[in-house]
Amino acid sequence: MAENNHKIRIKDIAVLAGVSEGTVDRVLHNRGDVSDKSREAVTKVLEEMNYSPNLLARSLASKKNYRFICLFPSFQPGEYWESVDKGFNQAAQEFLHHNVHIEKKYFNQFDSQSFVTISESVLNSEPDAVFIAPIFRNETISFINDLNNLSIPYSFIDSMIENTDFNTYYGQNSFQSGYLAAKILLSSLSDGSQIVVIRTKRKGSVSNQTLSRSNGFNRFIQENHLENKINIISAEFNNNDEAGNLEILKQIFSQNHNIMAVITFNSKIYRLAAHLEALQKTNVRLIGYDLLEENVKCLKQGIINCLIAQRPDKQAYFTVRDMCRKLIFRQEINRVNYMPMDILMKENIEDYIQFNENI
Amino acid sequence: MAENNHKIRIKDIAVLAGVSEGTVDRVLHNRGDVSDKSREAVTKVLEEMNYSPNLLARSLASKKNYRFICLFPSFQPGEYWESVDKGFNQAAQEFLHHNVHIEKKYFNQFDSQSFVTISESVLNSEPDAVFIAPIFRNETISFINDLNNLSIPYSFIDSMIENTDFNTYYGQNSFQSGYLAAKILLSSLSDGSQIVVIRTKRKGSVSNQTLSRSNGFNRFIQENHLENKINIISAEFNNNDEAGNLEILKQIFSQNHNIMAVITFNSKIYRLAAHLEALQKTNVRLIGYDLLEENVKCLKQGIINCLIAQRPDKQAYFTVRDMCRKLIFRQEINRVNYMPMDILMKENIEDYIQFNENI
DNA sequence: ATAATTCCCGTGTCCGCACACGAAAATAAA
DNA sequence: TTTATTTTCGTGTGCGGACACGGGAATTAT
Repeated sequence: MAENNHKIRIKDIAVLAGVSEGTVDRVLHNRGDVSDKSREAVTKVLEEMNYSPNLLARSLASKKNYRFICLFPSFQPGEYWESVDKGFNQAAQEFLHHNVHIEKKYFNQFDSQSFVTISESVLNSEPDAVFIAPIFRNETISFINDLNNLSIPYSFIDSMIENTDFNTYYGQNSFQSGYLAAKILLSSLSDGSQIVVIRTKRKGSVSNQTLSRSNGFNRFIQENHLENKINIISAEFNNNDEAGNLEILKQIFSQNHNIMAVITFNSKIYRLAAHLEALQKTNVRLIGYDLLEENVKCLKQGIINCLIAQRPDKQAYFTVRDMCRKLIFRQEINRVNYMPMDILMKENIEDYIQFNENI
Repeated sequence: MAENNHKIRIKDIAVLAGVSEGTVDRVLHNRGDVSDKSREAVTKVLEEMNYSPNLLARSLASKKNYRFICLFPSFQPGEYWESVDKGFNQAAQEFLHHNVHIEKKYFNQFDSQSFVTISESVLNSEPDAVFIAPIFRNETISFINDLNNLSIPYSFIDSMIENTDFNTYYGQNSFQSGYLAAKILLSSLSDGSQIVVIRTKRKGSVSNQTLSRSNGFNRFIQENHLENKINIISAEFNNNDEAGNLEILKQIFSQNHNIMAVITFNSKIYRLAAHLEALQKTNVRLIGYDLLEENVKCLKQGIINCLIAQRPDKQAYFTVRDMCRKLIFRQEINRVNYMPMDILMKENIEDYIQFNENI
């Protein structure tokens, strides 16, 4: 491990291989106009010396500029996508000196047309790479077809579309995160408990994310043969009618008397928390996803017992970093990257958040 | 947020302030040989332009070299400190092009004299900074006194000594991590359960880390008035006599018949796991600390139920990074940094590890 | 054989900054 | 005033590499 690569420069390689610096340069950048003989000689020396170029110097000298466009849902303060936004900002700052310029474009996650419109404008501006949150499957597929035609690389964030030629994917293994939620919730409940599972109707398509989580949750129950020991009560919420939702919950609690836990698979568990408080059912176990500000607040208060997080800011950051690694630094990268499922409770949320803010 | 700092160069600042580039340089590096008038003019322009130097170019041009020495316990493969070592290696690679050279010095964590010997040799080599795992309190205090006299900055890793002039501290809040373990363990146990708490005699001093964890564990029990609901069985292991330890456990299990969980506060829970397997008591809940390879193996097998981790590699990495920020980049840093307490179970260990390896 | 292409590769400039060197200006000592 | 000393400041060179440029050799077309 004790290499001293940093001492070897292009100049030295050129001497050792018996060619000019320009030739070494061409080989390093895999350009065509090098004779096979020269290329071979240089490659050999390169390997013998274990040469690694100084990436700082490289970016400094390069006149090439990169424009990356991020395409993801707009958001209100405190919502999930705000963290993603933050991660992109961080990356923007860090890679600025490598001549990378990051532009963010927001679409309305409840309106596929907004995605189409914006994606077209992205195409016209001919960026060097695009990062996409593929909320709308069909529209995204159409978009990446266009990107392919223009040879513009792209990456997925948050969720992915299989069998496409994406550069990287960063996101949570949704199925597994549902499975995990079940494990956490059910291993601390006694037989005969009742559990309320809430699903929320979303205008337009159903979110794949929440669906997968739900499937994972159910799988755990199957695998552990809990169907007869635990009673699942399913209910459906309406995204825009909190009063109605409260009423639904009220009904459920009046008709069932051994409800020990409530769970929902989207990120807005704090709404449920508020309702349970209104109904004075705060001793019910509550588990949810993602560190929205409101969620964290409830977690600290003890109303929510557990949150499962997925480091959305890192997803964004690494997406950018990996595209730089590919386009600029020509390094190997992992295509599919599942994020850790962080389990946060009242007792470990504080250090977690503080650490994240300091990075 | 739409600054275009990167376009402004020293040259421009010089013109705007009506001084030479050299003068701007002197102001930027806070050197003495600048007249008050010039300094003021440059500072003003600097602020107006919101100038930020190109750190890449700075490191490239700088002839200054930095030697950082890391002083921490030697280790066998798979042990805790291996991760720390890995983090230092990663930092070494990343900051190599900033002219930072990292040397690692290992001492015997069971022999304070080895620490003294090595720390003296460190002093003689006059490094630019030192990172210390302060296993031996008194010896470390003596050492940092010498460092102070030589104006060599130092940082703590893993644990810290209060009221000293360290640059940063990265480590876990041990007390809280014990508290957390109690929460996880006890909230899923029914009244009347018995719990075995193992302490391991260490040659020489008691580890502060494990002591704090134990205190945190007990605090949880107090605060939740569980003294009468849960029965704690304390036992002491011997670090080098696994056969004897097994015997101790055997005794305990033969004398108590409602043992639901076993816990220990050092990182070697896998030993316990092995013993429990030998005793065919695998349905006992088992919770431990740190992602030693053996621990992870048991976690995946389901013998260990939960591990609490603290990202030791990041501790090392950030320790180096922050020293660079201070000495080279002249940036602000946080002094005390508690690591997140990551809760790992069979269901989320896989993604966690894979993600970490890819960073 | 001559012109037109294509392929190969050496040179020079620049990127943004640090730092050594020494000149010039200011001040102090003689 | 002259000389010695200190303070202030401008210039030049180099860090390691990217890329444009263009001259010459090799290949192909005419």
